[in-house]
Amino acid sequence: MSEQKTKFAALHREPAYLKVYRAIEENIIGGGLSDGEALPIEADLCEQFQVTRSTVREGLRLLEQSGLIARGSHKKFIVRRPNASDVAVAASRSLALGGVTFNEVWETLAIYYPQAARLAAKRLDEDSLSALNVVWRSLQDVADDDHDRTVECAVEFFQSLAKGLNNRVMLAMLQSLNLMIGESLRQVIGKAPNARTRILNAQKNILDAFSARDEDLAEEWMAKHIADLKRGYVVANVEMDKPIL
Amino acid sequence: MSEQKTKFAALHREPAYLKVYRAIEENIIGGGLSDGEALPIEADLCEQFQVTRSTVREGLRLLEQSGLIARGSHKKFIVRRPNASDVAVAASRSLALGGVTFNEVWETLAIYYPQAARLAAKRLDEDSLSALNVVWRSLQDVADDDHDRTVECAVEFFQSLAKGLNNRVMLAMLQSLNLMIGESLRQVIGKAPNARTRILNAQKNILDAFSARDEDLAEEWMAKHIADLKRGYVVANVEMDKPIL
DNA sequence: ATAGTACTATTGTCCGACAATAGGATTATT
DNA sequence: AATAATCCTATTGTCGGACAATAGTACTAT
Repeated sequence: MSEQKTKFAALHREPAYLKVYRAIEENIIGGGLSDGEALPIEADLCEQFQVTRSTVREGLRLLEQSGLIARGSHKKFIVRRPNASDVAVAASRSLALGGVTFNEVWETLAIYYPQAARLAAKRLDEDSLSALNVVWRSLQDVADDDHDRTVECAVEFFQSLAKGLNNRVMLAMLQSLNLMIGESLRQVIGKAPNARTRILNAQKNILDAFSARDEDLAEEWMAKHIADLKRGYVVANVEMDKPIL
Repeated sequence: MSEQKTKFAALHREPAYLKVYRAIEENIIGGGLSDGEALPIEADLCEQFQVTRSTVREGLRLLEQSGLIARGSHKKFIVRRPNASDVAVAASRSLALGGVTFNEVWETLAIYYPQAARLAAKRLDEDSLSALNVVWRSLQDVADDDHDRTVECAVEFFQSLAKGLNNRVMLAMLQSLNLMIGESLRQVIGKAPNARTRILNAQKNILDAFSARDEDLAEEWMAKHIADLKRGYVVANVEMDKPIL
């Protein structure tokens, strides 16, 4: 049987636990199970799918990891459509794990954030602006040598900005970048002199530009802020081609 | 015992399958298991972790879904560090699932891609340029009414561009966007007259700008291309506030 | 040497059992 | 009656053992 005329479809014999996963996934996507609703108990799922609990449970683990279900009260699972933050966390984790370098992260910041700042100047509403202000002021109160807190606040500034853009796609991407900013910043902040003051200054100018609705200025200062970030790496003597983790 | 003096840590009693997951994950991250290497067989894992197969298998399902292991030959699992494409696929899937709108996607394209085009004009090497050329020519050969193929080629152009930037962070983000471009384009292409011709034209101009290393021109044409994309939506009478799925 | 065959290692699935425990129902206490 | 202590039960987490299916391997016959 070397030559075969009719080719049959590669009949993918999936394990049953995958079918369980897909079935439930589809149900969630299709809206059969809406957000927040509790999943049927394992026994019922066994009944419905006609498989044993072990199999159902393996399917549940897939759903769990994919973020479509989460633990509600006690042990019950509730349906949960993944949101931008989940996406961001998973993405940045995988990227960091994949060994992306300081340079790759920085380059992306450099071409993305200044434009985001333009949009922010145009779009941020009063609430977002005041939220940013609060974050900025909290950075003001941080001690110069409290590196952890400095990083935290600096990143929080970017987070607030991202949220204020009111766009979930951007939010996911920017948040993902923010997590990586935090990761990389944490590793150099101790070695970069005046880090807090410089960040504080840059963010102040950005904030003012936002308030004034001056897109050009916002872009300009954001670009400077990002550039300064790189300067920090250089000063701290970080090899830009090294992985951030 | 209403008032308690000493508060104990909230001792998170994790299920064992989670511990298995974390242990193996850490081993992979830490480099104990390198990329492509085969995972120990289930029985061995049971032995090492002192749990039963059911438990190990649940942990494996978590690893599977998180993309850290994949099926190698036969049934064995091999370790696999997630790459940019995995990230992109997962991210765009989740976002689409989360109900992001045409507008959110388009806005992101609009502020991101023109800048990416600038970088491309500066950085793309000869191989990438010729790859882009190949993609462009293949779109040339597509029939005007072959919508599926048109979308495929149009997206492929963006994909090649993203790959050529040589930056995994950008790659992940742009790929993610590309998938959503494809998804949204697929839904309007039938209703947008001359879609193929217009895409062909825009991409030609972008390509020429790349070849000429003209960053300004590249940005300009890319911006036009993106703007035209939106025009397509409008012409096709798509409600921009509707989810792309 | 090749083709066919039997064997084996490993995964996928099933079954049945039991421990732990959150949450609800019930009872006791003031 | 309100609160606290207690029991009950539904559900998950884990166990151990069993067997079927099958890819890969060793072996055999021609």
